[in-house]
Amino acid sequence: MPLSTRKEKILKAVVTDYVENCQPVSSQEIQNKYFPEVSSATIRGDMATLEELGYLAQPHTSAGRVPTAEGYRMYVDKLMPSKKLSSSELKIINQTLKAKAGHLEDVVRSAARLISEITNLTAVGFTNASMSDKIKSIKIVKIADEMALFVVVTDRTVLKDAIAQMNMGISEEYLSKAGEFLTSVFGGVQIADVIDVDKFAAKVREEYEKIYKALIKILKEYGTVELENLAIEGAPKLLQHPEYSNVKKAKAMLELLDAKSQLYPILKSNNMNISIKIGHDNEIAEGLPECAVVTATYEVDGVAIGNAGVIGPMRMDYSKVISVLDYIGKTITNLGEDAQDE
Amino acid sequence: MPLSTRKEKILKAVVTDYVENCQPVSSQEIQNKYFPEVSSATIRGDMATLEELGYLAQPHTSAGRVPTAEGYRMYVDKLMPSKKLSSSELKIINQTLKAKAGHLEDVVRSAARLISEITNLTAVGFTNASMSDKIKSIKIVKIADEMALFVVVTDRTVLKDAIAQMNMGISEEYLSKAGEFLTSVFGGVQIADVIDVDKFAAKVREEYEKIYKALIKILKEYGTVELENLAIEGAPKLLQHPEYSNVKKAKAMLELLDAKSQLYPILKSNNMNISIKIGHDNEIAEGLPECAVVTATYEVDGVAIGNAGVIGPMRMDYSKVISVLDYIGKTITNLGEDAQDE
DNA sequence: TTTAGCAATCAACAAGTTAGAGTGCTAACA
DNA sequence: TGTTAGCACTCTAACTTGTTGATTGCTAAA
Repeated sequence: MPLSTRKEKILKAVVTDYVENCQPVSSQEIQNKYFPEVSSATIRGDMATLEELGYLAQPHTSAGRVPTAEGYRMYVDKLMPSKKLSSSELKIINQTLKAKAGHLEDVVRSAARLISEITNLTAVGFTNASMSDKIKSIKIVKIADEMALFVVVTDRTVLKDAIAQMNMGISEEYLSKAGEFLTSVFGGVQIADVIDVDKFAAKVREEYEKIYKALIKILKEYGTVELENLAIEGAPKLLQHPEYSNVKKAKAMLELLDAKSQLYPILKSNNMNISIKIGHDNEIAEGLPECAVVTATYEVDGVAIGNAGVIGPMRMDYSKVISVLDYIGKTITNLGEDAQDE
Repeated sequence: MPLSTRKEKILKAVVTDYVENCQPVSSQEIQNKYFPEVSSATIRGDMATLEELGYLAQPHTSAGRVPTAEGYRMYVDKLMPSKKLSSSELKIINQTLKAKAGHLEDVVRSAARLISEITNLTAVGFTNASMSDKIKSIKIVKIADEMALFVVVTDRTVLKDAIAQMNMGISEEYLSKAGEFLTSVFGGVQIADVIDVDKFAAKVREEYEKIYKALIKILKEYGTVELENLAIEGAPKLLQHPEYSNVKKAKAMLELLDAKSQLYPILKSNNMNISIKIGHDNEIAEGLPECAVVTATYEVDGVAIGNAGVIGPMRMDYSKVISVLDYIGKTITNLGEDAQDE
C-alpha cells in the first residue's frame, strides 16, 4: 500500500522537525508548522497509521512521535529535499582541498575534517589499498648502516614507511640496482602476485634474493595500510548530541571508533557512490548502538581512491550530509584531473 | 610543621582507599581497614587537621574526606609505596616493544598502547624532533614524472613523508646527485641552520638552487612532525572513570585530546625523567578540567627520543603508572643499546 | 473523510518525608 | 596531653505523593 501524499508529507514533517529539535513531535506541532489546513485530529489519525506501518514510534503513550529506522529510510529514499551548500562552505572546501592536492592521505584526512566541521558530526576518511593494486616502481634507499627504506609506488599510492634491516656493508649502488631490477621484474604486476613466491622465484636473480624477501615482507602488510590511514575527525562531537548524553552509549560509540579494525568493515561501502546505512542496517556489528553511517567513495580517473563519510545518531541532517559528501567527491575528482592537465 | 607519622599514614590510607573506590573516605573506614588500634574519633581529629592543612577536603558536612590536589602531591612525593609489575605485565611489555624495535614512531605508539592497557587510563606518546637536530643524510627519489620524495635522515629520526613537486623532466641521476651534494653541504648541520638561507646560499651551487628551496620548505615543517606523531591510545577509557560520568566534563577532556596542538605543551615535560602534574599544576591550560598528567622522557644513548605518559583524573594509581612508565623507559633504552651491539 | 470535543494516560516536576552515614564537640579517662 | 565513648547535628540520597501539562485515542457529528 503506497502512502497518500498527505501521509508522506506528514512523515517528512516529523523527520524534519525531529532532526531539528530532537523532541518527540506532536500532532499539534505538525499542524502549526506544516499543515494549518487540516486539524490536529486528522494528523493524529495519519500518524497512527504511519506508526502501524512502522515508520514512526511513540516513546510512551502521551508523547509525540519519533521516526524509526524505517522512517528515516523512507525519508532518505523518497522524501528528502536536496540541499544547497552555502557559498562560504563551497569556498572553504575548495580552498582546503586544493591546498592538499597531490598528497592522497592528506586530501582524504582534510576531507574528513571538512565533513566533520560542516555537518557537526564525527567524520571518517580512509584511502583504499588493495592487493590488486599494481606496482609502478620500487626504489631502495640506504638510510643507515644496516637500514634501508623501501619506496614502493603503486598505481594508487606511495608506500614509503617500510624500513628493512639489511646486512652489514650493503652498498648504495647495490640497493639502487636492486630497485631497478625489481621494478623491471614487477612493474605492472599486482601486489597479490608479487608476494606469491612460486610465481616469481625463478625470475629473481640469486643476488637479489634477500631483497626480494624483504620486499615480500613489506608488501604483505600493504593491505593494512588503509587501516593505518583511517582518519577520524571530530570524535568529541558525538557527545554534543543528546542521543549520547548517556555515558554508556557514548562510550560504546567511542570504543567503536577506537577499534579501527572493527570500524573498517562498517565504513567500507561496496563501491556505491554514496552508501547510507541506518539503524538496523548496520546492526551486523554486534552491540553497535543505534546509529547511522553515510559514506561516499571518491574517484579519480574512474579509480576509487578512498572513502569518507560520517557516523552518528540516526537523527542527522541526511540532506546536508549528502550534499557535502557529494560536493567533496566532485572536488576531489576535479583535483586529480586538474593535476594531470598541468 | 611536619606531619606526625600517624597523620601521614592516615593521609596515605585516604588516598589509597579513594583511588580504589572513588567514594569519600570516612573515619570508620580508615579505622576498620587500616587503623584498628586507634578509635575513629582520633582519626576524625587527625583528618580535621589534614583538612586544615589543605590535604583533604569534604564534599559536604556529613561526608567523608577526599584528597585535594595537594593531598595527592604529598602522597606522590613522600608517601607512595613503590609497586612491582606482575610478571605477565613485564613479559608483554618486553615482547611488544621488541617486536617494534627499529621503528621509532612505532615503538612510542606501542608504548602508549601498553601504558593505556596496563593502567586502564588514556595514554599518549610522541617522538621528539627539534630544530637543533642535525642532518645525517639527504636522499631524493623520483616517484613520478613531477614528484620527488625527500628522505632526510637526522640524528634522531627519518623524515620520509615529504613529497615535492618537481619540474618536468628532471632525471633520477640529477636528483641522486643533488642528494649527495646536499648531504655533503649539510651533513652534521642543525636544521635551524639549514633553513637559514643567508648562511648557506653562497655554498649551494646554482644548479641545485631549486632543490635547496624545496628542502627548506620541507624542513620548516620539521618541528611539526612531533605533533603529527602524537599518538593517543585508549581515549574512550576516560569515560569509564566516574569523574567523567558527567558528559560535559568528558567532552572537555576529549576535546583537549582532539586538539593536539593544545595538548602538546601540557604533555611536554621539561626533560625530567618523570614529570607529574596534578590538578592546579596544569591549570595553565585555560579551562582544563581537573586532572593529572604523568609523563616520562625516553632516552637512547643519552638522547631524548620521545615522551609517553598518561592523562586522566587526579584519582589514579600513581604508583602503578610510574612503575609502568619507568619499566617501559628502561626497556626502550635497552632496545636501542642491544641494536647497537648486534 | 474530516473534525471537534473529551476522557484517559503518562512523564516530569515539586514538595515532603525518612533513613542513615558521617561529622564535630564534649566530657571523661589514661 | 592525647585518646576515647557518646551524642546531637547536618546533609544527602532515596522514596513517596500529588500536581501539572502535554498528547493521545476515541466517539459522534458534520
